[in-house]
Amino acid sequence: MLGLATIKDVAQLANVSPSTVSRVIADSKRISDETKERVKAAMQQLHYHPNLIARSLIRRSSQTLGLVLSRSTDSAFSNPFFPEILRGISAVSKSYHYGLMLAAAEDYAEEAKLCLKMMTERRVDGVLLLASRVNDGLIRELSASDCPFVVLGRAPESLKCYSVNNDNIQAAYSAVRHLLNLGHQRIALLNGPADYIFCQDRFEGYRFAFREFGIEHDPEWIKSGSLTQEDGYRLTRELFQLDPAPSAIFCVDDVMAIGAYQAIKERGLTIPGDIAVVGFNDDPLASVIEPHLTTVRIPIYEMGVTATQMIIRILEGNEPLPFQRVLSSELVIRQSCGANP
Amino acid sequence: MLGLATIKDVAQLANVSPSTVSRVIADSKRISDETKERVKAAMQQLHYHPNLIARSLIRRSSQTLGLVLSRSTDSAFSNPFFPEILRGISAVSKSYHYGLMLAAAEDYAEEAKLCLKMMTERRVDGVLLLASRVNDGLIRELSASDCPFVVLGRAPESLKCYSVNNDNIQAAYSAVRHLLNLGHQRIALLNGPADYIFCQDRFEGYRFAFREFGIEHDPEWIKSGSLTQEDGYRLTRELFQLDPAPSAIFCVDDVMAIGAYQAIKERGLTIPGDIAVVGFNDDPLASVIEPHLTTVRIPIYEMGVTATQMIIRILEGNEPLPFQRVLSSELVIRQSCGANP
DNA sequence: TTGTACGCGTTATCAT
DNA sequence: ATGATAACGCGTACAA
Repeated sequence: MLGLATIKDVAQLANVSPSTVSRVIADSKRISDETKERVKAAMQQLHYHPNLIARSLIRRSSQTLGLVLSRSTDSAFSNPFFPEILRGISAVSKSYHYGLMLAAAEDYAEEAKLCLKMMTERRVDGVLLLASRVNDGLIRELSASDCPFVVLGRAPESLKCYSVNNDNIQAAYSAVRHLLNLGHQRIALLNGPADYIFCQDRFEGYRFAFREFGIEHDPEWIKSGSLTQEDGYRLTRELFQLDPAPSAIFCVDDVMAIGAYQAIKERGLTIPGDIAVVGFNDDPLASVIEPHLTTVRIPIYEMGVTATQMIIRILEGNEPLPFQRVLSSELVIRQSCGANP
Repeated sequence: MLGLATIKDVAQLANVSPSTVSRVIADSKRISDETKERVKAAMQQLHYHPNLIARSLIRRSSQTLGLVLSRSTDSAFSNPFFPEILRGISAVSKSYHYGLMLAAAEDYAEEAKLCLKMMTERRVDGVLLLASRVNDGLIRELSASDCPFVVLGRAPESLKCYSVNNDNIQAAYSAVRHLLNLGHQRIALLNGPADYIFCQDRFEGYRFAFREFGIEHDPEWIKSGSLTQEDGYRLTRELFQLDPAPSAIFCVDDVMAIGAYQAIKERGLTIPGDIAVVGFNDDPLASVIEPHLTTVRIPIYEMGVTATQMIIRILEGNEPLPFQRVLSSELVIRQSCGANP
């Protein structure tokens, strides 16, 4: 029932040579309409489908993209980032008739290995790299090889490599400016691990906003921990030790904001009455918790789309491309911020 | 820099024939240790890696698994199901040296097409199907073909096909029994769309628990809607029209439970004091909302592992296999249920 | 123990 | 407009 028919079977049935069938497949102009029809009929009758393996062999291209990601519960593999970015990648690769191979690295050291492995084994023509951590070694290793790749996330600018990212600096700036405009001055930052590039960037946006408003920020307001609810809770409690305590908290991740909510409510304070909170990522949680969280929405789907278009253009190798693409995020204003009393 | 070396290059450098190199790769016993070393050295020197495309062609096997899923926000592609099941699939396929190709269907009609396409194009040896809806057509179509496949989710028993599922009936039974044991009798069910197999099953578990306790349940207590917060809210409000209103609510999905929480709090009632709630899936949300939601945890990772082992065993085609594997879920008791006053 | 020759299914080149 | 032939890189029966 399955198409085990080869190009030869079709040729035989249609009384032509295999090369003629091949030309029909390629829709060559130099085939008479008559034989073209005959061949097509034979293909239908035999349920013929080209063997992509054989085609890849001679074309020296698998028409397949690799997608490499790191297992681990943090952003790369986790909610809601991954399914959404995958939708974008999948949509574009399908429309360009590329296959998509997945490889999940157990740890960060394995990422480059997997890329290179897929390439050298000729399973893929190029690779999409889901990288959230600073990992110059990885990117340098890839750059030194002939593996075409695009990083989803920000790559160090020193290494000229293709990347697609959202505007973390600008988005964090907007979020903090939003708070400053509401009259807040003592704005705390709940930051994540320093080896995440996006954490560095969001911190940068925070500082930038203060600079622009000509206000100093107290280093005591900057707390850093893991991107978990627990640490959001813990760090917020630490903030309450300060006198005066911050009137607003900007969290680099919604999950941390949840922890902050917890600590704030526990202390008997209200949001946004007593304290304002802004998150980042627009996690589904953000519109569920009370009060609904003001946060930053990242164009995740579009990032997947853009990165995939990018790697395909590189592979088809015509036009020169800009190395870095940065997509705009959007501040989603909900109920967690009020004017500073 | 990338291994463009072929088996011939290695052969030449090692002063042997290509077939000898091939035997070294296969670790054949009939090669002298001496030449084996020489060949290996040559491979290293040239950074040789076998071309899997060529190997696939002659072996008539791509050593690749297909993973087909439906786009759509519901369970298949969404959180937290997908990343977790992918972890399991990925771990096993890697350990067996299988590649993993992804194909995302735009709609349910496309699922079978994508499976068949990957197969007939010889890109994959078999397929893992992430199916949540009742879709006999799909499965019948696949069964009629020669495409080896395993369904993740429950396939109709009439169609003898391989599947891995969790014990939805048993798990729902446990959840409802938990409520009955706490003295609740008026237990409502917030069900999802009837064309989801898991909804049918969880309903079945609900009925089973009542039957076992020898208690009748009022059809009025059974509400059905989409698996959204909104419908959880709406249906719970409908329940409040009843007199007497239910003292407990079992939701087939945590997201619906969130909506139920909303409606309950809005009415000025407390959980679990006035009304008990049980969810399903152990969504991250479940341990965030207040009070923490008692729910059912599904062994998602293990389902991915099991399904992948299954398809590989089918492909390697030795031992006969049971068609259906059912994995046990676990009731996670938190704070949302109390004794019926 | 090792080499020779062929085939996997396709496309591309060169004829006709 | 179409056919014959070679080649892609590898595995394997058969021969030596």
